[in-house]
Amino acid sequence: MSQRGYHAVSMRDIAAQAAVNLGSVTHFFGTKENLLEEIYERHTRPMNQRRLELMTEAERVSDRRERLTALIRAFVIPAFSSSSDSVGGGVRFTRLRAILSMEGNETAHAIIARAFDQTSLYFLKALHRCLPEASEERILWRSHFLLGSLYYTLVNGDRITRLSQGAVDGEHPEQAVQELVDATVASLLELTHSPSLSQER
Amino acid sequence: MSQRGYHAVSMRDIAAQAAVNLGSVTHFFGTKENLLEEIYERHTRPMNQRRLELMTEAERVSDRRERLTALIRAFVIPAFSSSSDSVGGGVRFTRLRAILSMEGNETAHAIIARAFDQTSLYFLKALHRCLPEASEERILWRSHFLLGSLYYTLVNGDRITRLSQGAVDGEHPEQAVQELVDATVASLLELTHSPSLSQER
DNA sequence: GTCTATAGCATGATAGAC
DNA sequence: GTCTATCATGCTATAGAC
Repeated sequence: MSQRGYHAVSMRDIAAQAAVNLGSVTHFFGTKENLLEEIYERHTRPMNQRRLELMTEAERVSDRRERLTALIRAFVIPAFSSSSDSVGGGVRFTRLRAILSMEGNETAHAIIARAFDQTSLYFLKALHRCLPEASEERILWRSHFLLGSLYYTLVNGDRITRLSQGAVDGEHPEQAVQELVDATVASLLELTHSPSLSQER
Repeated sequence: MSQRGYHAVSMRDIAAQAAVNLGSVTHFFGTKENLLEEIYERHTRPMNQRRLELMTEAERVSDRRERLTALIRAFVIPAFSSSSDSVGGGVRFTRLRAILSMEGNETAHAIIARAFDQTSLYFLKALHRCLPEASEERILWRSHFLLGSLYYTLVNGDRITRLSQGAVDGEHPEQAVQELVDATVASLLELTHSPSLSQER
């Protein structure tokens, strides 16, 4: 399911993948929506906790640019961590979230709004503490773009490889994180530069 | 289909929406994949053409920052245009592309690679002409993030509204375009600033 | 608790009347 | 060319043996 989303994957697929019978899956989880909810519950808590830990660490950094970088890394790293899935998110879970966010799944949307907005709001506040000159609205937009870029890259990294004719590996996690963080730091820092010029609206 | 993707929408749904019989749909388009291909063919050409027109116009701008802004607008505007769907893309078609890019649909991926890479490559070249100091790889990453942000915002604009507690309307197209363009200009321009500092890798 | 079997339904696609 | 009717298949979910 983490590869192809909710609608594209059947309970039979899941049962086969788990080398177990179809009846067992539905017996254990009840409905398919319930299974999805279970997956979310299992990953959401450690993921958000890891993000909060890293953000708290980051806020102790004194240099502003470095603090901003650390904050953004705190948001991105747990989504990309590939080690044990239970220890804070993991690529596969994030990819699932990416697909679900586009599929417009009702259950997923409800869970996302309930569970992730807390962490997102904390992230926004921390960014604003780091960039007090910038308006909260513009920070919101740019951190929103971070999430969109993260999701898109996680699912469509091959596009980078293709368009660079193989010169860049878009599926290489470390490089993706680095580019994502660099670009976001740049875009957020710009909010503090010459506001009279860049906010000509 | 432009609202919920490929898997979530049945041929029956499509037939009902078109106030026509199911048999007619399959008779006319053949398979469901063929219908998807037809939709793509119908929208891709005018969309890409409009982008190229706007990019050509943009390249005549003398001031670099303004030229960069115009280039990015040339890429973004046709994707957001809501007027007549046939005249260059349109929100609904872009939303469909966004969902399909995440669903990992085989047909869609093939068509995207075939039809859109040309325009994307032209866009990349134009950006590089505008920012000759920046490496093509980094321009590629940041324009890739632009596309991810665009897709995500188009489908999940409500997240902006929610996280701002209603202060910002994430579904307002003009504002979304403006923020998207501003953020991308900032992130791309940064590639030309103090390369010794920002490319410490 | 994990299996088989199957109910009950929705799907994509086809055949054939008109 | 657009309808009705239907086929074959895949789906979620349940019932019941063991």
